[in-house]
Amino acid sequence: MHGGGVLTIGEFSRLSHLSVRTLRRYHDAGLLEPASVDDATGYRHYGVDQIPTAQVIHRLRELDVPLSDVQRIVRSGDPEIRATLVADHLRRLESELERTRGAVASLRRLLEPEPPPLDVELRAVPATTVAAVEDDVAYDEVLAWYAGAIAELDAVVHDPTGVPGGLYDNALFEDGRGHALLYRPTAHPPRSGRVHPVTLPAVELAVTTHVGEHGDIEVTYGELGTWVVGNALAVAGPVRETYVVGPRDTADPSAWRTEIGWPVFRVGPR
Amino acid sequence: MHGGGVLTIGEFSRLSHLSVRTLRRYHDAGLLEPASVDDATGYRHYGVDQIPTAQVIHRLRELDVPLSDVQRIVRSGDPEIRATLVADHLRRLESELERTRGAVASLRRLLEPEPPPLDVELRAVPATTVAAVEDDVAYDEVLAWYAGAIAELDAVVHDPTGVPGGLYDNALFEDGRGHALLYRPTAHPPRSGRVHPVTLPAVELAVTTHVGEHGDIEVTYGELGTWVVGNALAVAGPVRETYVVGPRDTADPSAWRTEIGWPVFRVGPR
DNA sequence: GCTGGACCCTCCCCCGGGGGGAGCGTGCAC
DNA sequence: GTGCACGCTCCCCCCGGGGGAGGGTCCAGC
Repeated sequence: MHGGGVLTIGEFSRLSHLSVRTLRRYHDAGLLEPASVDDATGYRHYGVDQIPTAQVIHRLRELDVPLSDVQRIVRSGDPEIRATLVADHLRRLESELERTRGAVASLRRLLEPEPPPLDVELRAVPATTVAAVEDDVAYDEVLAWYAGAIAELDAVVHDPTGVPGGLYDNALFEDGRGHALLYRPTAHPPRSGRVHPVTLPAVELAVTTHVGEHGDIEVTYGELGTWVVGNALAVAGPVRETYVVGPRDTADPSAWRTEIGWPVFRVGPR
Repeated sequence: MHGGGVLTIGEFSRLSHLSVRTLRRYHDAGLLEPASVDDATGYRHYGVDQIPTAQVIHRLRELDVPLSDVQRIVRSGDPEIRATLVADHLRRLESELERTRGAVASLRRLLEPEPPPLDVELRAVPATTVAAVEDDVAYDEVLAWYAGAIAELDAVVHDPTGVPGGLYDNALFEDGRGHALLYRPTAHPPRSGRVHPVTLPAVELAVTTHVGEHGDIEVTYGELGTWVVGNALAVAGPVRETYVVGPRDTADPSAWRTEIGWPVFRVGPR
């Protein structure tokens, strides 16, 4: 140690609380390069001034930020850009927390011993032309996407003839990515920005109403699924949701009502 | 479909919102066995009554419960045992959330442009005999372990001569598992349950005080590490923390004071 | 100067919880 | 009878490391 604070990997490990293995991996990944590497022996040498960087990396990894994103953050010297990138990840954590809350609520309902009976209605829906926003989205981006889409719809649809609704491709749930469409019925669907007219096909829907938070809506999906199969029907096409009463109407989640409609067709016994 | 709701893997996938791939994997793992498998073709067939189970699994996986634990939960028919196992995992989620909060706080401090100067004192500490509880613990169990240990110490140490403190092996931070010791100084260390007398060796400590929540204590660790190296010292042995003012004393986190001491020895220039 | 032990190196395989895709067999509707 | 959606297995890939083998290096004590 030349007094100036040159450290072996072991010393640096003790001071940064990162394992030796992990430090080597970060070197390989180009994430945290040692201040110098001995050509002859391959020994890595770190500088004391790298401890803060190591700590930032450590904290980001504790927040499950992928190494590639960590790299972008620590590479960007500009504190502004840094702050933005970090803020992005904190937002991602927020939405993940939201998802976790939903899963917990849903789990509680699932584990309740006596599920209340489910009202399901079979309803023929004619083809309708509506104002819509549609995109290919990832499952965990849906909430953010929804917020943007509904705002855009609200801005350009001035004479809605019904509550908003959405169509969600099955792949969205099964593969974590798929097509999503949010619409608002109106007599004269405008075309503006992402909003454009779409004609929803006529379908026969098995419809039920989910009451309460969206977090545990999957439970209702499951119950509806059981009903559908139990009544000798099969699923055809994307799920439809209709936001009869939602957060836009009242802050009380227990009053929210979401209609879930699954397009079905009758199957004969096999 | 014999009217009774026998489903192919694809149908079951649509109804359960689990991907076909994932269903096959759950079969292989013995987690969700199809109701029947065709010997000739290998086709899996699921029953409608398996949808609720699939949903429970789905929710648990969203909470990052490992498949092996999910298996234990869904296998245990007894709702009581189920509820207990699930509650355990919810507690784990809680503590993870705590850790996340800590990392966020720590990150904010790290990204602040101007770190306040650090007061470090070099202090020779004589050997002391104290009442202690010690264990090998995992890094993410430390909080829970601490709670139990401090309660046990409080229960049997009636005449403490100082505030509590802890010794934490470096491996705990670097490898995620290591030795932890919580102590309370007293004239006559009792022996009761996990509490027993321990003689802490004499060391020279580089000591600084961390003010505020424990969540961002790693930042102070890093600053202390930099100081240690910058002063031509090297680290020897487990970190010592002394809980001068903590949650047991006041509910206001900004008043908490934790002394961090790192055993050091002087190294000559290399 | 030698030796032992702590420390360092690279390399390969392992984990969980899937995804992508190849290559091939099946069931059903037209 | 034929197309094609759906089913099957098998293998390799992803991330962020951990375990351990096999071997080189540094340094203190003798």
